Amino acid sequence: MGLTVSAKPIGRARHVAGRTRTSERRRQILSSAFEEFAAKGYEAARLDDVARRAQIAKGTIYLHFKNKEVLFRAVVRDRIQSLLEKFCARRKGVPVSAEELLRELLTRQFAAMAKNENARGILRLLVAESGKFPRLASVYRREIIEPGTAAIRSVIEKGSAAGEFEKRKVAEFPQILAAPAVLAAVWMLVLSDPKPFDLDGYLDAYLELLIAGLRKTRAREDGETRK
Amino acid sequence: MGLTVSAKPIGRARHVAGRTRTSERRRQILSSAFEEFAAKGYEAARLDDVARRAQIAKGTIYLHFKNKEVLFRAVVRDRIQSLLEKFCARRKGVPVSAEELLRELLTRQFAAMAKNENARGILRLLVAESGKFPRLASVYRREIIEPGTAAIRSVIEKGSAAGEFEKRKVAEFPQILAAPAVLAAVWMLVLSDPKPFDLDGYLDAYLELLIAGLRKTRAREDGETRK
Amino acid sequence: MGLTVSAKPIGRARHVAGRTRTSERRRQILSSAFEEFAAKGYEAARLDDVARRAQIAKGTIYLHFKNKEVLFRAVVRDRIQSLLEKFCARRKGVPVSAEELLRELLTRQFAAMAKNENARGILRLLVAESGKFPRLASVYRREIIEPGTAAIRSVIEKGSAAGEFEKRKVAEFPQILAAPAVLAAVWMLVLSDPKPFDLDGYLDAYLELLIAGLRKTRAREDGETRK
Amino acid sequence: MGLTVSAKPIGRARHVAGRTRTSERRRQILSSAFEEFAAKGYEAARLDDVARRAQIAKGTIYLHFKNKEVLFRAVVRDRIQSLLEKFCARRKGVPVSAEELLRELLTRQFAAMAKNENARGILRLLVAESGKFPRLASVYRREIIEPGTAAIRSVIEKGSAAGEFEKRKVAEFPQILAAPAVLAAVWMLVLSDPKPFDLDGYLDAYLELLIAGLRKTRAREDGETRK
DNA sequence: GATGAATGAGAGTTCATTCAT
DNA sequence: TATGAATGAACTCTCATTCAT
Repeated sequence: MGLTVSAKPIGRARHVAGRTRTSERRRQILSSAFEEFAAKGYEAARLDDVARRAQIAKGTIYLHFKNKEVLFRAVVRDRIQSLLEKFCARRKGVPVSAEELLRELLTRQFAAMAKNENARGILRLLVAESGKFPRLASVYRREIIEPGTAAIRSVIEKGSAAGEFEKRKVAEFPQILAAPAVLAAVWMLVLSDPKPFDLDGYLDAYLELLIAGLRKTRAREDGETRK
Repeated sequence: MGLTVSAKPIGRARHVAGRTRTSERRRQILSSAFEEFAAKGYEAARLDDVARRAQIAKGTIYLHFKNKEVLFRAVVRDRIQSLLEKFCARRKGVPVSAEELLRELLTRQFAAMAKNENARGILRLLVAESGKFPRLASVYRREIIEPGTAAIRSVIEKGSAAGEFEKRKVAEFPQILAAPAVLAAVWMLVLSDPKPFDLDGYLDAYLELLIAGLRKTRAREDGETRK
Repeated sequence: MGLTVSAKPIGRARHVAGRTRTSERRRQILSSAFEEFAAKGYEAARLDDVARRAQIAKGTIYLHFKNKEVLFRAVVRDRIQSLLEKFCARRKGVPVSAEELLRELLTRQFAAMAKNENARGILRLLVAESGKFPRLASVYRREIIEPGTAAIRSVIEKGSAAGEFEKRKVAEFPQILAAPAVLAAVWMLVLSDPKPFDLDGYLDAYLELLIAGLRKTRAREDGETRK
Repeated sequence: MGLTVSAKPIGRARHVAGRTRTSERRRQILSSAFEEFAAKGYEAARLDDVARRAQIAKGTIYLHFKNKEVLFRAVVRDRIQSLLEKFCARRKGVPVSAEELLRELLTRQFAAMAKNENARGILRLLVAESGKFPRLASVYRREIIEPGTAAIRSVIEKGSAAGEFEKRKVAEFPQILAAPAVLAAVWMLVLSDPKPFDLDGYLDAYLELLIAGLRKTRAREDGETRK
């Protein structure tokens, strides 16, 4: 999982041979476009504004992207790519307990998801535009969600195997553990808060609850599953 | 069902000559408009399509709503209203344990949020358009989120007071308990799945984990809070 | 010239037999319509506003007038009619000098034209809409301008014949004598003045100049026409 | 021609790269728009027709003018500007009698007003639309009427001072002398004549009358003002 | 006759896209 | 490559006209 990922960029760069001159313009446009799309959504975003933000002429966009839709897709793919890099950054270090691993993983995912404006922008675009662009969601799922979920599952399983965690049904729905991060992101997206909310306290409270729910208790426990 | 809420409708209905004649058209338009807006977003939705869906002429919309923006706001308010009614439906019954209460509350919220297409539509609109319509988010927060969060908090506190639950920091962030519902809703919104995902199993797994995390253990517990 | 005119109303009244009940509604509409048309012009006037002003339902207008254009024509004809009555009101009295007659005639025309809001409204409509409704101008010319011009001419000729006035070329362009009245009307129409302007002083100054120009001088005058 | 006026154009031209490139389109639009507005009035004029007349696409208009209203205002201002130039064209030449000056001035104003289709178009627009655009009338008054009136007054006063003209009250209402020009313009505007009317004869007759009314008679004259 | 909700053609305006420079 | 003026399809909104009540 150690991601060589960045080696296969989704957006194909052009003129790979020699200088990647164009790529600069391209990135400039992608970046401006992301800001516009993230702020206003696909339909409401104006290519005029993208161009102005990128300090280029409107026509120039068309030298790099066939049309608005292609630009949009490229923007989302590009951002998913960069999110992926954040997400999968690997700690190198001594092996530790499953609990430790889980804390670390979720903290990292939380940072990548809730504390990262980019990620929130992507989330907004996916929620808003997945009706019109279903394939982007597939990319997102394949590149982000599934690896992320798999990582969580593997830690849970490791904990169970080591007798550190109870065997619980969450193992089959590992995305549940990422729910608070998503909630936080949505919350910040929707509720442009005056008092933005204490993300660290929130995470801390969540982890406390989660670990308590997972950790194997010494004493016999019978039937916390009702019925 | 105990809701007095329906007594103060946000969109003022006009009671013409006894019966609420106009309101019928109004509801018809609101309903068609919701479907269009939820499917395409504010900008991409076409009033032409709204009219066609409602089987009326385009101009008729303007007899009931000043313009697209006003229609949009009315749509969201109307839906928040109806969501509210779902959310606050009250079980009348014998008092039960905090655990029982919590299960019931979260199950209800889960049903209202994740299993309800309306609610997902509202969520999509809020995420997509909160930039352009910040006041709608305020309504949503006031009408839905805050009551919902308060309800969760009160159950947690009741459980703590009764010695049924551990004292945990989640009490300060009760929205965490609703996170899996939101995640499920977002999931379904974004990932228009071929195999849609087992909502009941998901909820069950979550509740198992949650209750385990909250329930007071008989045996001595020392420091599940790390550090 | 003593006008039997009002006996042949241009706008045909309906249900002449028995009660002229409808005519009341008709007049009500004509009156409201005139105000709207005069204030905003044909295109910009809204039948909605006409109806509101007349305190009737919009559809009712169509019971009395086939459509907007017909209503407009009826309005202008109606007003020309009433202007005509003002214009042609006859002084009964002892015969007087041509100068006296001329003063009186022009004073009356001035009052009818410049001091009368109705007349200004008609003028505005004629100027604004004569492109679209050329026939109205013909009515106006036939009913108002030609009689008015003829009256002026006849007084000038009477004065010349009586040796009271010089023989002047104005006799061939009698409308020149009405020019100051028209100018005053246009002035008031266009320049919605803070200090509205002294109409009586204006008329007085004009008549002084005019009479001086027409009156036969005792001394021999040769060739005030240059060259 | 003595006009510095053209040095401060009201509509700001954009001097792009040396020559005034854009201005050409702008003038083209202004000109087509004037014809449409003058023929049909503000409301009835269609931007489609303006575009067609200018042989451009409808959207192009919006590259030069924010909207219809702004275009309209620009059109009127532009035309007032050009009228002004006509109006104020200065004869350079030997000093002559007041009578001569007055003839010349009024002849010029007559030509600018009555014989000039532009001027008639402006007049029509002012009369028709001054209700909706009161500020345009102010511009017209300031730029055209007041200078024109002042010019007439100054000639009258010069004639009085030189003993050439009687002292008359018209000196206080100099616009009276311009009335025949306005009447002629209105006449042509409203009465789209088959036999258009002999403008030169008309002017001639007017000047004859006017000069006779102003000129000092040798013999004693007492009290041509009655009463 | 009177009403006013409903209609839909047609207007102003926007903006993704093109293309001569 | 880069530009930005030009395009025109498509949108929102208006309002004269109709018609069931």
